[in-house]
Amino acid sequence: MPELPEVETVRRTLLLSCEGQTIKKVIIRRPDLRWPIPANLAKLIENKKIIALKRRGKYLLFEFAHGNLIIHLGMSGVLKIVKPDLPVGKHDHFDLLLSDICLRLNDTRRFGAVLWEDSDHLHPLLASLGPEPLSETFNAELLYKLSRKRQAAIKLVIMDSHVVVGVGNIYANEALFLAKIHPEVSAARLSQTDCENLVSAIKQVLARAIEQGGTTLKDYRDGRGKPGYFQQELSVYGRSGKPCLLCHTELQESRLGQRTTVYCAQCQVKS
DNA sequence: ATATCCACCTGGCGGC
DNA sequence: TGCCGCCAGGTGGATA
Repeated sequence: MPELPEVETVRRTLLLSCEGQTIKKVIIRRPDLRWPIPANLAKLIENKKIIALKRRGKYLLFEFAHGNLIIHLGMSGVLKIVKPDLPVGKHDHFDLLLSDICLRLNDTRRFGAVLWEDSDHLHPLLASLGPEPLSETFNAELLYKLSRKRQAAIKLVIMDSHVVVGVGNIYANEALFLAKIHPEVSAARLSQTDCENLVSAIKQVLARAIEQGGTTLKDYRDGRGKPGYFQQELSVYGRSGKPCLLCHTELQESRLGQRTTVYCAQCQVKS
């Protein structure tokens, strides 16, 4: 479900309720998410204060003085504020009880994760991540340099978290359309101008999606249970067979890395 | 290192 | 109505 704009929206909607608050209780109902929820998590964070709520790629980081609680929402995770006495529903796997509210993680498919990292070293999952797409360190020069040795399709390369974090299937499709680059072009064949356009498109799409509170196709909700609105602005994702918004040619669909890929064969060129 | 394919899991949808 | 196959906002890990 959630790509960077959705995770960032969740973070923003939880911020005021979390920062400076103390964890009163940790409830683990199902520890078997993608990785087991650490059994000693309650001992680690109960009665400890959340200093800040941050984000790295698609990971939410609850910062404590001695380390970070890491939450990844996988494909179907929803983390939202509920009243502490709200009856537990199906797939409600994990709760963080604060003084007045409860942060409840619901994850149908259990591809998400709840992990811990001590403050003295990065969690292995975070250690080799590429730059944040909205930061200065993600720029055309970097993408051009990294792409030289990649024969793979450019769409796969921008979805590779070692290249840049946070770009999932929706926004990869959208950014390539915006940059007018065919998703199947070998990354190594991109020109410097292509890289400039693509980096700019990625930043633009993600920033706009954050403004709209993310994309709700089905079950994405922010920290207060509200859906996003960016789905109304999707140009290609989910529009296979429909006319291109620029040239009215029928949008094409293919598979890349087992992910549905939609593009305009007219507007998005291979070289 | 890079590329490919699989796995994890649940639920919804279309087709027969 | 029921069953079956396919699809879905992710991504680590095994393999060659």
